[in-house]
Amino acid sequence: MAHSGEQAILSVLALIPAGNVVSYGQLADLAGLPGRARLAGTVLRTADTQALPWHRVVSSSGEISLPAGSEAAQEQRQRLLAEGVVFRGKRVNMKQHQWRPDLGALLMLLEH
DNA sequence: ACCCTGACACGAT
DNA sequence: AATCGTGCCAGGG
Repeated sequence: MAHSGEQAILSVLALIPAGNVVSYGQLADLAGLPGRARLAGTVLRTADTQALPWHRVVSSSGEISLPAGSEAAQEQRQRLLAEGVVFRGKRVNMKQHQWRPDLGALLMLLEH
C-alpha cells in the first residue's frame, strides 16, 4: 500500500454492510478522494481484497463492472444475491441498496 | 519519460 | 436506452 489513498479506500470498503452496495465513485468520495472513481477501480483490481467485501462495489448505474460472464462476475452476482440484493436485469436496484452512511459516524469509525 | 489501458462517471447527443 | 467525448490518474510496458 504505498499510497495513502489506497488505504483510505480499503478502510471504507471494509465498513459496507451486507445487503448494501456503493459505486466506485461513491467509494472514492467516502474515502475523501472526490472525483477518483478510477482509483477505486484500480485498488480493487490490484490490492488483496481477500478478506474484504469487494463484491459490494458496482458501477454507478448498478452494473457489475467485470467482464460479463467471467468467473469473477458470476461470483460477485452470487454473493450479492446471497445477501438479498435485488437485481433488475443485470443491474442492482440502487434505489433500494445503495449504502448511504451517516457521514459523521463514518468519520468517527475511520479515525481509529 | 512516453504511451496505452482500464473493476469509472457524467453530461450531451 | 445507448453511444460518445472528456476528465481522471495509477499500473505496466
